[in-house]
Amino acid sequence: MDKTYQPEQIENRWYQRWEEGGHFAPSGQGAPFAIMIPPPNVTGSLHMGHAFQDTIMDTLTRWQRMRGRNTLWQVGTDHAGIATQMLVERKVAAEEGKSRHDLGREAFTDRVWEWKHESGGHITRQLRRMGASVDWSRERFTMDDGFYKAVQEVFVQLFDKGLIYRGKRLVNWDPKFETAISDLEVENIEVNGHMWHFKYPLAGGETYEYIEKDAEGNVTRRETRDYISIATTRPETMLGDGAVAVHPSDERYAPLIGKLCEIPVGPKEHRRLIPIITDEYPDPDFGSGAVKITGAHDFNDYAVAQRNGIPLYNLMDRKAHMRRDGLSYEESATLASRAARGEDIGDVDEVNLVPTELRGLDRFEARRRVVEAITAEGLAMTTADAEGNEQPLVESKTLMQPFGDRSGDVIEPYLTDQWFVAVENLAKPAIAAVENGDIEFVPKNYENMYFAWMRDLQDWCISRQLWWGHRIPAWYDADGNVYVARSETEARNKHGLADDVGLTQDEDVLDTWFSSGLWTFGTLGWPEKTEALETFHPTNVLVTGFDIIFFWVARMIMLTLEFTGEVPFKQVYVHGLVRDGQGNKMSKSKGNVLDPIDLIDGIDLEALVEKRTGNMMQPQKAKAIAKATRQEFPEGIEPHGTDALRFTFLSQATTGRDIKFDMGRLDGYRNFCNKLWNASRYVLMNAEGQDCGTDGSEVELSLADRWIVSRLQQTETQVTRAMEEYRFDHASQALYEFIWNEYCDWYLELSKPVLWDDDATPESQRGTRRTLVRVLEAILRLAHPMMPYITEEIWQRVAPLAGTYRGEGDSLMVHPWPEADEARVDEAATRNIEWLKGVIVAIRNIRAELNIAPGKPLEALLTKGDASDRERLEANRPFLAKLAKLERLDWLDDPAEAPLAATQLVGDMEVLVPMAGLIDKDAELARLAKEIDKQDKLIGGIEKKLGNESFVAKAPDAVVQKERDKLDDLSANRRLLIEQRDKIAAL
RNA sequence: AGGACCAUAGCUCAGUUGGUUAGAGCGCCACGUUGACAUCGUGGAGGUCGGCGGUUCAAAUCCGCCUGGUCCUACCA
Repeated sequence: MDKTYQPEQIENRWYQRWEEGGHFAPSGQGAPFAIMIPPPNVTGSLHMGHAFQDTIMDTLTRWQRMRGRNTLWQVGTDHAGIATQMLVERKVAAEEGKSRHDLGREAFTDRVWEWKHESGGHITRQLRRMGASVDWSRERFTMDDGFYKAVQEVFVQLFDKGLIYRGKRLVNWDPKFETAISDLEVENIEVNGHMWHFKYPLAGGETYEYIEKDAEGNVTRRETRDYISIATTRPETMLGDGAVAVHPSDERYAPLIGKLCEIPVGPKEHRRLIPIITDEYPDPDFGSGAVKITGAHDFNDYAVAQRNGIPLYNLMDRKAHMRRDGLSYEESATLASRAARGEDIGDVDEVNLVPTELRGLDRFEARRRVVEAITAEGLAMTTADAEGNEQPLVESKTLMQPFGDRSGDVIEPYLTDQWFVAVENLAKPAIAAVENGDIEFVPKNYENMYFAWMRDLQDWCISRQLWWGHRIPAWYDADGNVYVARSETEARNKHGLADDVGLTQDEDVLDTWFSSGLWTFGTLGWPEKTEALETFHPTNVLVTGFDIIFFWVARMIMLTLEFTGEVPFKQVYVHGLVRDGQGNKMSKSKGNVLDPIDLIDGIDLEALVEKRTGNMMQPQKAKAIAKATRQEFPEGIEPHGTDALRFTFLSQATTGRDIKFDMGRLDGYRNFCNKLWNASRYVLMNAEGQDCGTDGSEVELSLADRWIVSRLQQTETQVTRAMEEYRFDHASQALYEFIWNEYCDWYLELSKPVLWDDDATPESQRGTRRTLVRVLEAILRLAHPMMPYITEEIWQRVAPLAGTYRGEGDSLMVHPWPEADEARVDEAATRNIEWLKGVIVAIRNIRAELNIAPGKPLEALLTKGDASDRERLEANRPFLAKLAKLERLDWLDDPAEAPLAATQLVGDMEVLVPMAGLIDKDAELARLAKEIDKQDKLIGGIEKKLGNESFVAKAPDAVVQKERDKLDDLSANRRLLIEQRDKIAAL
């Protein structure tokens, strides 16, 4: 073995051998255990979030596999509609200067498929680097043939049950991608905006007394007005107003109800009139209390319009430019005015209320022009400025603006025909499943988030005006009748349509989450009744981030319950986001992204800087990022290996919280790997080719052997329990502490005198070799789910010595998880080793305090103890001599004969190191004074406690007794320190 | 506006049902290349557990309020 651990030399080799060995496929005889990977974007690449999540899933999977469960980790990728289409559109534009429309639907989707084949292996290769033990033979894609079938089936069945419907609704529209998106894909961001106040003149120049009152009912303003004041942040939508609404209780406007007012935009001769109505929606205390109702461009207004029969006038096209189609403005305005008077004007699709000069303009340009025109006309509300001059009233205001999470474009509420899933009846059982515990969230508090969302669920818009995705299985005849079926043929048969009836398929595709919602059962072969489905569904646990509980988890639960009658998974382990060391979100634009593969393989500084700033448009920003990067990683990033990265993730995986990725810990765990590596080297150097007592015959185990075996059992219990509770941080810590602080720091050191001293017996050596090897072998099994590579590599060498190797091609992967054996917990051995450690630490302390070189041989005396201390001294003499570097160690019967010595207590026994005048008297006195002071404080605290009658009376006896014992110990120690001080002072 | 979560050593974090002299890793200081490991060893310094109240014999832990931070949800035209 190399002297230092070199991860890159073992990782790829082992992954390949595991895969070729068929170790990833389900094989256990025990109960099934299944995890579905949240399918990453097929064309994506592995980021820290994936790496974290994959580590957790792989750890669980390997662990259950070792426990003998019939374990499946289902792998696959998602077609990721918008994201992938966007990427390929950009690529085609860059390479050929063409838009997708230039190519046409078929040619474009061909390009996407090509790109999928070209780049689709990237993320799965990276998944392999993480050591993910997924079953590649079952790899799926959300647009493969089988999945296609499942998606069609679900759509058709939902439609037949009346749970999918089509309708013209106001939806979130992304003008960049020209598609509807769901509420969840909208990000509300605070931006600086304006609120304008305009006058809507009353029809026919009518006037009224406008009276404002304060809370006491005193009149604060009274004037005659011929208008109603309206505030808006989106003046361009005024063109589509269908009414002005006020609250029914608002006395100011009571005289106006039912009257008409004029929208102050558009050619003067065709100013449009709209009614003033009442509705509960306007808040009398906000703005003027009067709200313009633009049903086609605002969600709240839409609801008001629906309630009051106000027509919805669409003003924009798919790119959110002002409409050019339909009737002329003059015709449209005339029709709309008739509607305002209560006439039925029928279908309003053709009505285009955009004035000629604004048609075709971008919405923001149109806004500017509308404001300009109204202001010029003197119809803006005004306010006095500092000099007393009247100025148009424009408030600066921060407002929440909706943006597309992918496009970054401002989302437009837009009236279009879309497909919807009626969620009400799907949500009920989905809520119940969590309420009654069929599905359990870990940590539990995410259940509240789930309930809150599910109980206020809007119908789900599932159609997307994209080309990449599952095309909706609906066909239309010339009259617009819709036929939903699994295929065109089925549509004809089902509805008895003659062959000459022309049918065209719906152009839209389904929301990506519609197909990924079927992931747990679609991957297992549904709608066929496959054996896999029978065996592995419902799956055991879903490992996912809180950010997609709504997107994905909730929808999976609804769809899976509806179609299989089963929950998709029994538990949902929710993890947080991986952030950078300072707690910032990792993002390309911030330039703080870490690539898991770079952490594994290492990357030099220049390459890292290039990676972070490569495609950056703003040179200023690129410079800043480059500087920050050079500062943070002056040497670049050195290789750490997959195992160290995995262990870091696990150690930071506290439930449900974001993790700040800590490079320091990554370094630390790389060192930990090196520690394990070198400990193994030591074991192999001392055991290979020697009798390790694994031939089945009896061996003699020393106290140290029995102690480490005992501690191993306890560690196994701890790790197992932590894994069961998804506390990977505890599991990794227990393992770390056992390996480093006990096995390496103590047991390996204790084995040296046995293996190396001439007077050690062959029997004891045999027992120690056996323990060294067996414990290490168990450690490797215990650590394997977390650190698969290094453990496998070492295990291949250790297992033959331990007698657990089954021959050529054997792998640690399929060896049993070490279960603790209570019978091997050995209290007596533990007490002995604790005593031994106590004496050694005492002597080391004395060395440090007296500034004696660690290697200088010393003389030590033990005194004041009892018979068992004396026995232990004899039993442990060689260990004490070796580990504490002693040239002499004696028992002193009469403490009074003790020479001047540095002293430490171990239980009641004193450990003495004669000082022989080589100490600094003043320094030692100062140290002792400080120490005595510290003891005094502690003693004072406990005495106070024990002096409190109610404490003694009310606290449990055990607690009181514990305090008394503590007091005794502290007092003994204090007496010792004082004796010591007096002796030294007397010198 | 409503809700959730968080606040413990310089940094990143543990701390089970209230009872520890409040822990770990990294960093820091001192000493040390002894035959697994300097990606190491030994020892050490460093915290009134965000603040204020309350419950209790006893609070980092339970309750209330406040401050600061993160995030969700809904948003007022």
